Amino acid sequence: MMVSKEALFEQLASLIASAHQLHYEMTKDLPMDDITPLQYEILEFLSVKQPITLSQLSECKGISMPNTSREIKKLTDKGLCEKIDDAGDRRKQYVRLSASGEARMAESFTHMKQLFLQRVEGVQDAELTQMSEAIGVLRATVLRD
Amino acid sequence: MMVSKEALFEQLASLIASAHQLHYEMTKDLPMDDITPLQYEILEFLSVKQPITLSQLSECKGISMPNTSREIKKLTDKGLCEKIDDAGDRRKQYVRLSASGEARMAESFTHMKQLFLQRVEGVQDAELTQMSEAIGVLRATVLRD
DNA sequence: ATAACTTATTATCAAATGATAACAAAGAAG
DNA sequence: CTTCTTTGTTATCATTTGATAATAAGTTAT
Repeated sequence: MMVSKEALFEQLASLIASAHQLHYEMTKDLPMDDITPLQYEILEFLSVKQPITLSQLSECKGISMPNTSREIKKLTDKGLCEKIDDAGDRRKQYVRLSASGEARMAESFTHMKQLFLQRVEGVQDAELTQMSEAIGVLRATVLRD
Repeated sequence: MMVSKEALFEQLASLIASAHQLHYEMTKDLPMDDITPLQYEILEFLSVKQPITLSQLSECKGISMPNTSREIKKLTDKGLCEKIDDAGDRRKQYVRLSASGEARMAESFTHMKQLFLQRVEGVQDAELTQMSEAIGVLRATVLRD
């Protein structure tokens, strides 16, 4: 089979839309009492890329430095993340989830996993393997970091 | 190969994160002069699911009806989308992109496609085919609508 | 018919987020 | 040493977004 890059882009755009929708559906019922949507986004980002400096976080998420600083301060005040001084460069501060931040995100992921398990209930092993391999392929190609 | 559903969930979570990041990187340089982030999100959604009633849009995107109505009004005023009365039920109004809304989104997708093409420059046909099949598998399984 | 429900609108207020300026401390470069 | 750059903070204001109440018109059920 021959695949044009144009057609592949259409597929990818569609995949991204579906992934976004799935994420929305898996997270919409989460508590979220104590934190704002942006703060949750930051926590989710930290749970994937950690530790990270404030500048890097600002750059990766497209949030200005002053606003990044403000939000991280709020999250730190809430005990959900913590700052670590860089040993070599005393200007830099790394941010990571605190123990309770990790716990908090673990809850989120558990909730999402429940919904995921419902969705793949009764799916055969062969198909699961196929899905796993498909994700592997994508992460190795377009979605590599 | 045997894949546990737990492991597959981890992979999926990682895929969603990567897809989100890729989408961010492909869209961050877009003009966005005339519309707000939320309005862009709505336009992107419409370009995938169209036409749709205000209620459905409200439900799908998790935006309250009053706020959905307000944002659609703004987009309509800007000439980017239009409402169509439902023939059967005179309460309902369908929303779809206008011609200039379609044009606007076509520009966005063209920009994204440029970045995508850079990313897959020099990738072999065999690998493109593999990617295409992988996306097909995912859309047929977890990411089906 | 009328009561209950659905769909959409307008108005209003509160909260979250974005943008900018001014500042300070540390490091890098000349 | 002093100049320039990087990293982060605080303060402030504007804009965007969320939440709620009140309303109106159309549909459905009783």
